[in-house]
Amino acid sequence: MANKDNTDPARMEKIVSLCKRRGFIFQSGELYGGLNGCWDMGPLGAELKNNVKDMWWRRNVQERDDILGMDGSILTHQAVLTASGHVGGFSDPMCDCLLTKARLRADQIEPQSGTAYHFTGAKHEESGWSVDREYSVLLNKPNQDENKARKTAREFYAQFLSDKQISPKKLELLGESTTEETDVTNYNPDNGSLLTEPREFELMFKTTVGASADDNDPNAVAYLRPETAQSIFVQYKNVMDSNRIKLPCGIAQIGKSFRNEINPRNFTFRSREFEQMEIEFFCHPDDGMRLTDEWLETRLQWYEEVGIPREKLHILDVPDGERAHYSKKTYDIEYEFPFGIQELEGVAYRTDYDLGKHQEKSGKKLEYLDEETKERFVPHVVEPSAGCDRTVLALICEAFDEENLAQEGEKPDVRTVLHFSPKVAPVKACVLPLLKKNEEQVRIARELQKELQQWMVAQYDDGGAVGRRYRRQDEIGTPFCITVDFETLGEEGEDLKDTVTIRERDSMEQTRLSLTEVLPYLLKQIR
RNA sequence: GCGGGUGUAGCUCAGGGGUAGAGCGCAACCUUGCCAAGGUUGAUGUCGUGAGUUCGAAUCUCAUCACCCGCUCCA
Repeated sequence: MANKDNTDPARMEKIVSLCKRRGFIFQSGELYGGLNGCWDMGPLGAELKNNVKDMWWRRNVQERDDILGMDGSILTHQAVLTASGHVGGFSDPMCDCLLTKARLRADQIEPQSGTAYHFTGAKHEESGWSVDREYSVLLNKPNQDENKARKTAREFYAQFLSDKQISPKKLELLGESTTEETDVTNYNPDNGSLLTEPREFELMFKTTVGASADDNDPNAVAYLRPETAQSIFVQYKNVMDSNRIKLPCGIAQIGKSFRNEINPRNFTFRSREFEQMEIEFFCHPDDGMRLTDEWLETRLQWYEEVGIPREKLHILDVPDGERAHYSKKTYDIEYEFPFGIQELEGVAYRTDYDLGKHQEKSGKKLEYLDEETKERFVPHVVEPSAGCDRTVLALICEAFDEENLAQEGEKPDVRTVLHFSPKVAPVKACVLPLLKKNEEQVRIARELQKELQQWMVAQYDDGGAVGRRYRRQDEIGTPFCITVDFETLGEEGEDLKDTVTIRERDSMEQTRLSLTEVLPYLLKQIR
């Protein structure tokens, strides 16, 4: 593993390029120029992602008695998201600086006091162009200087004159007045420039339901869910009522969520459409903090199992003030991506905030009765919420490697290899006849592939030299290559008849197995 | 959203107002008894998209889309 150097600035580009070249991940709508923040899984990406989801579902749902699965709709009743606070509450109003175009969160602007200089417009002396628009500059005590305000105003008006050559100095301000302002938040603290009115930014995708639906009918408005969690909370009672299950217990869901991210970045890391793997684990209020810690550990073990070493995972104990308002405790599980340490999963203790809100807004009781203690309460919830696409990206980044196999003094021989765990690798095995011209080898190889395909993704390849075929499989992370050779045919003695070599991707070492042992050998390693 | 950069074959990139290029990859055949880069032949491009300038635009101009870097944002 020669080049796991995360500091290589070209590393991410190589990964993106490999993903496209070998069919892991394509840009959505590429044929038409691409759709910002959306990505398609190619054949290998789809396998890899399915394997990740399968590992998660098996460990968290099928192998546990205390968690049930569900699969909620993506289109979401707007009342659900009003109750949860997603409608209205979370789209922060933003202001733009009229001068620098900087975007500021309206609620984070420090209130200021000072003298406001108001301008009604400006005219260019030479060309006669005029800009009829009001503008103001606020200067606080130590900086109060009329000329400074004029200078800022000239810069502002100069933006609207089509000829960029025009110096702002030749602008004539049409009218001025001043007022004293106290504790105002509509000026940019950095330069005193007036800001735009605060504007709501809709971070959810809105749509309408019904054949003749129109935007003005509030009943027709629906949203693409911004998280899978809400459908779990909303169905909590139905799930509990239809299953004999007691607290502490959870509901798990894998599915797509949608957020109109202002700025999608870093390949698939921040996308507008993404898949989540979420558990809402319900419990007595006394157990919330303890279970949060337990879930953190459970989840860390899962990441290790799918192939991310513990030392590449960072735990961020999100401090007071940075957590979501409803959360009493949040751990972020982060991974060292080539572009920085970034979040894979949040394990959040959400208290009874969600069920409490839905109980309040729907008017339906969402309490739990403990039969033993006769205690009645709204369950608290611990939420391990994992990003599926982020996990897939982390697995690819972690697996990607360029090894130099050349001895000292030789020309470099670079082997590109994806060191996926056999559990998540998109292709588990490839069967190769040593010589494609040998009909018997081809027949046996094809038969073996057919047998393996009943259980796993297994390819067949007879193109070119066998070494090249091994390298091709390395590049897509196939952990095992099985070669049918002359020994298999019995040409090297009866002992070796019906045996094949199995070549392990990471060590490149080969061992010999009888044909009947191949399937059980592989099955043991891929689950 | 702002600023900077990039966009030419599947990938990496060169070129440049007048016939579209290389390496790798891919396909076919030959060769090949176990770790790429052997031989022969071949296919593939709206030069990101749209307008403008021009006799002529892949090349110049503008707009737009996408990606990358920095800032901003991330319930």
